[in-house]
Amino acid sequence: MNYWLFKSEPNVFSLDDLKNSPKKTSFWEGVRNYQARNFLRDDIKKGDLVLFYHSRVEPVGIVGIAKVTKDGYPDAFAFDPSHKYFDPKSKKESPTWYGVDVTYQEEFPRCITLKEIKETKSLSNMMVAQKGARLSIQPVTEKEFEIIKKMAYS
DNA sequence: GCCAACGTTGGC
DNA sequence: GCCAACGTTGGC
Repeated sequence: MNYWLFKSEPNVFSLDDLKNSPKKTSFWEGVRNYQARNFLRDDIKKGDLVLFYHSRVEPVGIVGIAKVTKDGYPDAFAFDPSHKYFDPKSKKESPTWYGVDVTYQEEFPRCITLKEIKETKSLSNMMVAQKGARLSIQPVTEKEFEIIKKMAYS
C-alpha cells in the first residue's frame, strides 16, 4: 500500500465537495501533466491513502484523508470537445489522460499548514515543501503520512 | 492579484 | 533537438 498527496484548489474541488459527493466518492479528473498521469495510470492503486491538500487559499495545507477506491482508468472528459478538460491528443483507443476514484475518509480537526510542514524537520523532504514543486500528485512516505496524521490529532 | 518557477509548444 | 515564447500553477 502506498501514500500520496493530491492537490486541489478548494474553490474548484474541496474535501467537503468530496464528502458531499454521491457515495462520498469522485473521479479525480482533469490532471493534464505527464508525471502526475504516470502515477495515476501506473502506480496509484485501490486501497492507497491520499493526503488531501488545499492550494491557493488560506490556509494552504493538508485538510484530511481520502482513499483510492478504483485503480487508474481513462479520463473521459478529455474526449468531450465541449468540456474544459477536452484534449484532442487523447484518443479513446489510446487515452492520454487518466484518473482514479477517491472516497472521502476523514477530515482533520485542523489543517496541517504548508508552513508547519516546512518547519517540521522530519517532513522537510516532502515534495510539497520544496520550492517550485508544482506536481499535483505526489508520492508520500508512510512515515510522513503517520507524522502528519499524528500532528493533526495532537 | 502579482509574479517566480515550471511545463509545453512550435519555429527553425 | 534546441530553446524562446507562451501558458499555467500556486505561494504569498
